[in-house]
Amino acid sequence: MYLDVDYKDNKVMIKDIKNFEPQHIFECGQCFRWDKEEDGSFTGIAYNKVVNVKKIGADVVFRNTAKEDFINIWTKYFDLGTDYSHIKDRISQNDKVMQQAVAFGRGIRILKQEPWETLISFIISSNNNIPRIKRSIELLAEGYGEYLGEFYGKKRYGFPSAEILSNLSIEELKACNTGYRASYIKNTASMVVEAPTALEELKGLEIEACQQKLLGYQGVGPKVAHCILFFCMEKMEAFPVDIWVKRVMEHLYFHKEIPPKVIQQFASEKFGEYAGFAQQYLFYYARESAIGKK
DNA sequence: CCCCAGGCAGTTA
DNA sequence: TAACTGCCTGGG
Repeated sequence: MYLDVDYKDNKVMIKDIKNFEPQHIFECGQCFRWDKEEDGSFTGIAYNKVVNVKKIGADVVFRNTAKEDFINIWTKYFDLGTDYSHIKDRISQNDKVMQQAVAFGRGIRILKQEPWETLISFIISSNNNIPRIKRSIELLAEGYGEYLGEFYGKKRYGFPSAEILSNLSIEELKACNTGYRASYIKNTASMVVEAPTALEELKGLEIEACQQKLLGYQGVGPKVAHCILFFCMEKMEAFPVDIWVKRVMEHLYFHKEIPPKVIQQFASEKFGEYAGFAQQYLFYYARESAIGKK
């Protein structure tokens, strides 16, 4: 993928970028630490760094970052080496439903997120809604994450380490609005502290083995495991079936109720190595247009 | 007031 | 292994 990148002082611009719409990327449900600013840009935190993204015409500007970090961190994080036109063509071949979903979320990119933060974030996501998930994670970061300075008039904090979370009491975790998931967070944090490299090493496993390991962390079931596989373990064939994807696929493909496992099997056969991308376009399309919502 | 939200763990049969 | 049930909590 050729990119026309221009590095300036603490600012990076990519000219005439394809398949990159901040709104789609940050509001398609994959991430919880990106927020819209009043000027329409988005500020996010990853790798204990604060970065701001704004689309200006056909160009995209990354602020608060310079060449070194951009090359070492953000190029991969924003998946800039992947050809999304190719992916979209493949999954929407002979599929009118997917053509619509892809047109709707045309600027989606799957962020390559950090395993530890993703693990905890998606444990928090279970039986929860997005504003509450974001609020919980924010409270954890404000209370126990590294202070990263002020940006856009707001104090910013990194995501707290496994060591720190494992040492919190259940009460302290519950004070971050995590509810009954507090014990899952504490247990999982302790497991990660016990075997610090185990989580990162899961990337090297095949998807089934990787999933089995993830299910070993408390609070991780089939759906959460697939989110983790897709968002930070580079298993792009993963296909999380949540309530929205279940609804939209029943509504648009099956026209009747179907068990999640059957939906997953169907998606795996239909979309193969790109199943996760298909899921993300469908999820965003379904949520934003409330498709299948009774 | 009830219902639901990007499910999971624990218990039964 | 499938079916059930309880669960923090805030908004509709």
